Amino acid sequence: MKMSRLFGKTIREVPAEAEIDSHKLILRAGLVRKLASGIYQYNPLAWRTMKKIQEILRNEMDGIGMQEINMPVVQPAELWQESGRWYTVGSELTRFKDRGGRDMILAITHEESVTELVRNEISSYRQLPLALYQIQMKFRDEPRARGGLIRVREFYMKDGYSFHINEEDLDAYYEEVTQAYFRIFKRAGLDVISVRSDNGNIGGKVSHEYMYVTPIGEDRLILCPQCDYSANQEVAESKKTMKTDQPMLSLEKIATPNCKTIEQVAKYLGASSNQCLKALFYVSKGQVVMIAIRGDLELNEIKLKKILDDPNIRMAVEEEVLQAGIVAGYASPVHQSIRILIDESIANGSNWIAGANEAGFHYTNVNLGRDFQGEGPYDLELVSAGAACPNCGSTLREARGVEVGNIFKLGTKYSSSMKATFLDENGDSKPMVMGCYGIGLGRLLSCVIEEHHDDAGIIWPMSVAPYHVYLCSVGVQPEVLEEADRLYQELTSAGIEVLYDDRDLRPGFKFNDADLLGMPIRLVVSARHLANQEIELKERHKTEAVKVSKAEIISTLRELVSEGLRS
RNA sequence: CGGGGCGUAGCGCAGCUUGGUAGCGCGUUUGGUUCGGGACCAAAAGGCCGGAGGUUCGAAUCCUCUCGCCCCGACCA
Repeated sequence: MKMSRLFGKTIREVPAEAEIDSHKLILRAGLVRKLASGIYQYNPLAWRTMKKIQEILRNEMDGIGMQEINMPVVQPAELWQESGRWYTVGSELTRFKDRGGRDMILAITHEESVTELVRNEISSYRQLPLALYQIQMKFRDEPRARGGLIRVREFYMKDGYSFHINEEDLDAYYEEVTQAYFRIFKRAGLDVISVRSDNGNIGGKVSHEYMYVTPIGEDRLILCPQCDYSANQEVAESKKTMKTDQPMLSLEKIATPNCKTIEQVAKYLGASSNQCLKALFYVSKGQVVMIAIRGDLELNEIKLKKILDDPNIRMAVEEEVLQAGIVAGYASPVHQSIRILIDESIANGSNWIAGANEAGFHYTNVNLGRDFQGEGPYDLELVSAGAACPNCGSTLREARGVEVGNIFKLGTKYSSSMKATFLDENGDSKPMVMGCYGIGLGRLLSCVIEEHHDDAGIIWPMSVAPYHVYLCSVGVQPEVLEEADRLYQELTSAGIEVLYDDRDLRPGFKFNDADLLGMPIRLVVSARHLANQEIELKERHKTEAVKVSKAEIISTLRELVSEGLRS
């Protein structure tokens, strides 16, 4: 490709809207342009990278027996009413009516349509397992797009779906997909970790997210430095320290004037916050619920939602707490009549400090069973750095990550509601057991840049570089220009992907663009080296250039390209 | 949806406090000189100042409303 004809210009100044490096670079390099918040147009260079990512995805998906299909973005509402998600998904699902007044949606994902497709084609266990995938548009009307391509509203996703006769078969395939996913990210040049994750409203039981660990990530991860435990904070667990061997002391009421927070009480009584009992109030289904958790811990609302089976919980406002007969700041589960959930952290301890439900007073030596009761114990803790690993007890650490892929064991959520059944070998009708597997392409591209760049620009891994080689000439001597033209033809005929900077520009301009655009190999033709029948070659990730004789340039490039593709 | 910020030429910004009819740098076009890390000289094109109302003799500037965009949070298959 000749750069004089390439669509998409580089810009020197950083657009004001960009904060993170990959966002700045995709704009400066002219890879994409924004059409609206979270909606981007891809220019030729970026689209070539997208196609290379697609090649990797197709290769790996085909390799584990998935078949590529294509499903529509615009879908009738009935499918989504059938699965129930028409009613449970919020305004990120775009709804509209077609000219006939029929309710339609823009697909946020394709479980419904793939289930509809499969239920009409598959009827026997002999036809299973089956795995299908597509690379298709999704539109999610996110409340807030951010970070360039990191979080957008319209995006391409590779989404795969598998159908099995039972859980065991799904489990085995899930493992195959896991391995394929690690290969995909490695081939694209991105190191990722897999973490346990929440299923959100997609349903199912087990799921994992593939995380690119980076400070710009939106997700908080809980990682064990000793064993392989890793989880999204949304679902992370911890090992609770036990101290159950202490004898129960007798309950005492103590004056604690102006001690409304855990910190104030602990300080006033010379205790630490983990000896205190924290009471939190939420409203679920119109009712105030108290959650009792150790004073130094935070509550995980996602866990609470699941236990209460209510996605619409919210913290109670002070008025609601007062109406429930609770003294704000001095509340505790002792002698309380409202619904109480107990966290594991307090089930394992004894002789707590807790509110006396009377302004200005606390109890000491409060004990579960003797002084209060509640439902549970449940795991309600929002695990953070410093907690103990649930597997090995080591101190957990926190990191941030961008979710570049995820896999779910859906089970029979969609096959049951949408009646995707098959006849087993006994002639019994059963719902298919499903899994689903997604990777966002634009986000992956963005993360690759985030990982591979320097101050001057992008440093593409060979596997997803728009072109392997950037070629330019320096100087205006006719023989230099002719040699550059000739070399471009020669390399192109040899099947090497070359971006040829044939523009009539000064060298500094070309070199800066070469660094910004980030092709893995830069070739420079100049009078200086041409005199010795040599071409200058510089790898983008190295600081030094080398001279290569004209005769060996093709074999050298072939070697570098294949080496780059292997690593 | 809460909090903060921003909409002025393709991009980055100044002008707004204290109203007087729009400017700078880069980029673009033309001509010339240059040519190994974003050159120089000369000339030129390009903006109903996001939109709508209002105040005023007069609004980019003041007031009201609205739309869009970014950041933090909430939310997030």
